[in-house]
Order: sequence, then structure tokens, then C-alpha cells
Amino acid sequence: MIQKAKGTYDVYGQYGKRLLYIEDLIEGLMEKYNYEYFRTPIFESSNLFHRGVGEATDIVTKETYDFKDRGNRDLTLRPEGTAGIVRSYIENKMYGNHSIPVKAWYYGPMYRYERPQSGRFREFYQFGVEVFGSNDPMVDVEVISIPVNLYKLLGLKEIKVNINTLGDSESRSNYREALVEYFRPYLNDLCEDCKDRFNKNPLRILDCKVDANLEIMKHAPKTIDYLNETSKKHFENVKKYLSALNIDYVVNTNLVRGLDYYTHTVFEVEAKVKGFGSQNVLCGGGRYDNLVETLDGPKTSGVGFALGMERLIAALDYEKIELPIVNNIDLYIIPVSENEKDYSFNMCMDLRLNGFIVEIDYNNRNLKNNFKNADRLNSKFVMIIGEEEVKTGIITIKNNITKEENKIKKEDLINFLDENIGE
RNA sequence: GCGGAUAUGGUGAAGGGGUUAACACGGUGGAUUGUGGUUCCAUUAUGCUAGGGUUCGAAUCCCUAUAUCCGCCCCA
Repeated sequence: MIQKAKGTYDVYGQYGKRLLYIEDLIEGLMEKYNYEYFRTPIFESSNLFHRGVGEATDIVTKETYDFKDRGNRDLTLRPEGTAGIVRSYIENKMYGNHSIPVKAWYYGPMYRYERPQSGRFREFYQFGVEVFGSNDPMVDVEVISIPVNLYKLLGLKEIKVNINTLGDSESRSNYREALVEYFRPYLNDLCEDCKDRFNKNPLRILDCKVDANLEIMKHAPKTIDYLNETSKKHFENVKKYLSALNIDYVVNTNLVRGLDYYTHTVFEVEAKVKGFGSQNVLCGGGRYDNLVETLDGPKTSGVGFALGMERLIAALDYEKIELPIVNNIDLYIIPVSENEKDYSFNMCMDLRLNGFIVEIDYNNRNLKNNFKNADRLNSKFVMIIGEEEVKTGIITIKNNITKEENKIKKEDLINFLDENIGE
């Protein structure tokens, strides 16, 4: 038997319904926020991700799906959404002929070659947003508000918003230097992974789980102390606007993110429910004022975030949140014999096109099993089509909940159903 | 890339070397019930992830592979 590829999953049944419900909600929310829908290719030139995400990041060095096409081009399945959107923004010259800022949203599969575990897949879906052309801290907060509001609309309660700032590139590199100087004498006290981080990405030492309780961690330099005036002011304003929207947050000075392109604001929303797997970050994002330039566009500031659908659904599960999903049908049609199937089938299709959810027996079941099936499908009404009904055009329709039966002319069925199928 | 656990039907699973692989749910057929939801009967894995090995005999013991789950790293 051929099995699905490692780290992938199939969607069907209740999971599929919930997914569609959430996707709908996202679409509606983005419409209200007036964001523009973007869909960029699932594969892009490998260079895009190398330069966009960062040559040294784990995502690029060991997690991408790279391949050559028949024309010997180097391509990569996108490991994240931002690089593609930025590429599209630049390539379509949106800095020129679009209203500023450009607010984009996207939704789709991402690919990372990682060892699967709870809350982590090789093919996973992200919903995300990118805003180009404004460095107003209000935009940072608008972006943070999107996942926060989405979670709120879905009913999630056990969440925590963490924010931090890395400052602009000047502040960021001053801080990085200070951090390296601080940790250098203690290098031997750090765990193996941190020794590695010291060279590759010293900021990440701060959120190491192994060394978290070390005394030296407590006295490590904080980003806040290395911010220049503009950066400081930006962060203060972010906090101000968060308060204006009544969004609860915690400043977590150890929060740094794995992608190279962030400047100023970074944030993550984590699930606090107990029992949630160790991958408890539901979404994350931040500002990236240099990325567009890095990818050969004009100097343009940007902010964005991405949210993992699988983790969102897992969080809903852990909080036992029921989504309002329709699990019933309006009508189940039972043709008594082969002779009534064409008549029944025609009526079935007609009612479907008039807006009702209609199912019909496809398996020539006997009456008993058909009724059973109608129950299983949670059908509100059942119709048995026999010789008599076909001849007279008068149909007996049974309310499957009250058991009440009505004899109705075929042409009055639509009205009848309209009146009797309420919420 | 490293570490731990697990692998029996459509589903949940029992069995830890001895002839027909328990039980439950579900499916199908039938009986009963005022046209179903109750009850009853029958039926539903020549096979226990795959490939080797040990043995008179393997779902059960050993090896290898694969897959799944979980943790580390990293990330959403």
C-alpha cells in the first residue's frame, strides 16, 4: 500500500468542515480589514529564500525542499510566505501604482523538511499578512490585532501575546555585539546548542530552554538598553496602540525570532492550555524594514505575521471549542424501487439547485436501512417515492424529528421546505 | 541531524510460542417492531506493518527495514 509522504496529512470529515469554517472566517476578517488577497507560487527560485529568509538560518540550511526542474533551474518549495509576497510586491512594482500602504494576506501550504512531531508537519498551512510602505507603529499593532481577533472570534481564551523589539539595524547590531562580548567569557558554561548559537545567532541563546535558569542569563544585556531614540520611541508607540485596542501583552525581552529579516517589533502568540504539545507558538511575526531592499526593491518598510493552521486547530481541540458546523441535511429521498429512481433523482437535483441540502439513496437499500441512513445523516425530512407518488405527483414528506407527515404537490415542495426549514 | 515509544480488521482493541485470532462498535442480510431508531439471529481478518531468522510449531522470541506518535534542535 502506498502511504502518504512523511509529515503530511489528509483532510476530510469533521476536520475538513472545521477547516473550511476557519478559512471562511479568515476571509471575512481580511475583507473587513481591507487586505488584498495574494496567491504566490508554491515553488520559487531557491535564491529568493536564501536571500530573503537568511543564508544561515536553519530553515534554509537544512529544511528546504530543493529540486531542479527539467530546465536545470534551482527551485525550492516555499518554507514560509513572506519572501514570495515581497518578491511579488517588487516584481509587480506595487510601490509605484498601488495605494500606500499595500496590505496583503495569503493562505496556503508551506514546506519544511523537519522531523514531524505534535504541531509540526512537513507540509503545513499558514495564514499570514504583510503590510508594505508604512513605518507607523499603528501598523505593527494592526498586524498583531489580526491573529488576536481571529482567536477571539473562534473563542480561544488561553493565549498569551509576547512582544519585544530588536530595534533598527543600528540598534540590533550594537546589541548583538554587546551580547557576544557578554557571553564570550562564559562560553564553557553554555550548553552545546548555545555554543553553536554563539556563532550563528547569539540572540537565540536568550531563549534557550536548557540554559534558561543559569545565573548569567539573568544579567545578560537587554535589547531595550541598546535601542537608539527612534527605536525606543517606536516600541513605546507600539505599546500605546496595543493598549488602545485593549490587547493584553507581555514584554518578553528574550523573545527573538529565527528568521534573519526582523527589525523593531517582534511578537508571538502562544497557547497556554496545559497538555498542549511543546510546539505551543500559534503565530509569530514582526517588522522587517530592510527586507524589500535586500531583495532588490526600493527601500520599503514592512510588517507581517504568519499563523499555523494545524496549531490553531490543535488549540481549539485543547480548549474543547465547538465550532458552529452544519452536520445535518434538509431532505433524504428514498426511491422505493428501480422504477422511481429517475423521477427521484430529478427531484433531488432540482431541490439542490433551489438551495436545499438533499441526499438520495444510491445503494438500493431496503426501507429500514434507508430510514437508518436518514437518521445517520441527521436529515430533517424524509421522502419515500413509490409508484403512487410518481403517478399522482403528490408526495408524502415526513418530518424526521416530529414524525409528522404531509402530502404535498410536487410543485409546492420548495415552498414547504422553505417554510419548515428554519434555524 | 539526535533520542524515546509504538505497530493486530472499516474502527476501538484482547491475546506475551500450540490446532478454527476474544470482545465491542460499525457494515451487510434476515426475523420482530403500526414505514426505520428497540430486541434477536446470521455474516463481516486463511491473517496480526514488511522482509529475514530461531523453532516440530511464531501475532507472540531475535534481527533488519518502514511507518506512526512523542521529545531535542528549529519553527507556525
